[in-house]
Amino acid sequence: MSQPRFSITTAIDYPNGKPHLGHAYEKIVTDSYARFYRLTGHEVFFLTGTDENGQNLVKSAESAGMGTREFVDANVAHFKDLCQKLRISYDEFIRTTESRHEQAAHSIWKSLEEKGDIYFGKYEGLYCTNCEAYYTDLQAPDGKCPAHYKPLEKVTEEGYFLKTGSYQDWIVNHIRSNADFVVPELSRKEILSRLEGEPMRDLSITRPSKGWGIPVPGRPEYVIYTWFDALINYYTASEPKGFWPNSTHVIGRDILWFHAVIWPIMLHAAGLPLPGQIYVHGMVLAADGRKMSKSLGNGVDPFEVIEKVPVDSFRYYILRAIPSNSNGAFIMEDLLKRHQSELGNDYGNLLMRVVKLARKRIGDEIPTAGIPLHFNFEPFIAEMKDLMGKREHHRALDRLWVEVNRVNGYINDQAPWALKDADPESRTRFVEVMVNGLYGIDVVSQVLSAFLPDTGERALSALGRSPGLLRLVPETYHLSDPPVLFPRMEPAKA
RNA sequence: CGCGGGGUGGAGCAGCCUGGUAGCUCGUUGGGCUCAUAACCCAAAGGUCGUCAGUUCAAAUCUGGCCCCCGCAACCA
Repeated sequence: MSQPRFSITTAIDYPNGKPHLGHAYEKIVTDSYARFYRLTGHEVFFLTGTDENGQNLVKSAESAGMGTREFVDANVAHFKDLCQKLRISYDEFIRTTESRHEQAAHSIWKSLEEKGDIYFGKYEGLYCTNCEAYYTDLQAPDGKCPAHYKPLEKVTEEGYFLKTGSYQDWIVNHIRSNADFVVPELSRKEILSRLEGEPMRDLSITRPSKGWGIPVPGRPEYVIYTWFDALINYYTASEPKGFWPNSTHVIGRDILWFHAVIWPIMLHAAGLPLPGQIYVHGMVLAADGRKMSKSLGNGVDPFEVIEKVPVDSFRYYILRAIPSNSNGAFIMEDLLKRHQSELGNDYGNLLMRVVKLARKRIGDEIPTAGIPLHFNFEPFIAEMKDLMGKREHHRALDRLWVEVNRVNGYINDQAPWALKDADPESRTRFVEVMVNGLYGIDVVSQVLSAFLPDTGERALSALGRSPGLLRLVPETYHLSDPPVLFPRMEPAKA
C-alpha cells in the first residue's frame, strides 16, 4: 500500500537583499505543514527557492557595485543559510536561473503560443520613471506618482500578451465551485469580488531584454516577464518528481492575484493540471501594528532574533502568535514571555520534573510492561489532523498545549513525590504514574517535533526515543539527563 | 455609497452563524506546595463587550445609522 502524497511549496523569494522576517515566517509555516504531513504518514514533497529573473535585480546589483550573477548568488546564499538555521526541511530548492527551469518555461510558452493564447501587441499606461512602474487611474487619480508626486508619463510599449481576459469566467467558476482552492475564506471572497468587479485585462508577459532573464523563444530582444516564469517554478520542480497536480501553494496576501488567477489560467490554457490549493498565510506586522518596511525602519531581522533566542522559541512564537488566517504583530517581549511561560514553564518543566524524578527513584531504565495506560491520545491526534487540514496551525498549537497541560495536571493530581517507597502499593502506584507521565511526554513531543524539530528531538532523546508518530508505549524508556530546552532569559537581553 | 476584515477587563485573543450567568493565555495581588529552569497549584481583583437607536421577556450575539483602525483596489517580486 502506497502512502498518501502531499506536496507543498513556499513562494519563491526575490533575492535582491537579505531575507527578512516575512520570508522566515512563510518558511517556518510551510515547514511545519511539511513535517506534520510526514509525521502523519504522507510522502511529502516540500519545495522552496528563489525567483532570480526580475529586471530589478539588474538595477539592485548595479547599485551594489556587483555583477548581477554575483549579486544574486550572494543573496541566495543568505536565503539558504536562513533555511538551514531555521531547520527548514525542504526537499528541493529551485532557482529560476537553472536551465531546467528555462526549458520548462519555454515549453509552457510554446504550448500557449500554439494554442493562440499569446499574441504580440501594445501596452499603454501611465509610467513613473523613478519607480520604473506603471500606475492605474485608481492608484494615481491625479496623474501623479503616489510615491514621488511627479507627473506620470503616458508610455506605449510593445510586447507579448497572455489572453487572460478570455479565461475570466472559467477562473471565477473554478474558484466558486472549489471552496478549498483559495483559503482562508477571507482571501477567497477578496479574490472573487475583484474578479467579479471588472473585466480582466490581458497580461503583458514580456519586457525588453536588458541581458538578464529568460529570453522569449525566437525573439531574444524580449525576456519573459518575471511573474510569468516565476510561477512556472512549481511545475518545473514538482512535475519530474511525480508531485505535480494538487500542490499546496503557501503564499502571502500580496501575491494572491498571481497565484489564484494568473497561474491557474496559464496552466489551464496550456492544458496542464492545476495546483490543489492556494493557502494565504497571515502577515507579520511590526510591533506598532503597521507593515514592516525599510523606509519606516520598523523591520525585524530574523538572523538577529535567532541569535538571541533558541530557534524553536522563534518558530513557536511565529506559529502560535500570528493567526494562520490573518495578520499579527511581532513583539519581542511577547516572544520572550511565551518562551518563558509556555515553552519553559509548561513544556520544558514537564520533561524536567518527570524525568528527574523517575531517574532518582527508579533509575535510567523504565520498563513499561503491565502498566495500565491513563491517556488515550487518539482524539488529540485526530483533532490535530483536522486543524492542520484546515490550515489553522495556530489553533493546532493551542490544542497541543491543552495536551501538555493535561499531562502536567495528571502529575499534579497524582503527586508522585508523595508516594513513598516503603509501602509496596505506593511504590507500584509511583511507577505507574512515572510511566504514564513519560508516555504523555513521549506522544506530545512526537507531535511537537513537527513544529519544533530541535525541541522534539532533544526531549525524545532524553526518553531514549526518536521522532516519528509512535503511539505505542515502548518496552522500556531509556532515560538520560534531561536538557534545559528553554533557558531562562535575562530580562535585560530583551 | 469600490470590496473586505476588525473594534470584548492592563496586553493579546475566543465567544457572535444556532440570542439567555462574559471565557482563555499573559500580567497584577494573596495564599499553598516542593518532583522540577525562583518551577508548579489554588484563590482574588479588574470589562457600561467602539457608539447611537431598533427588534425581543432577554443582545457582545440579530437589524439599521455613525465613529475609529487595517488590508485589497490587477502587471510592483
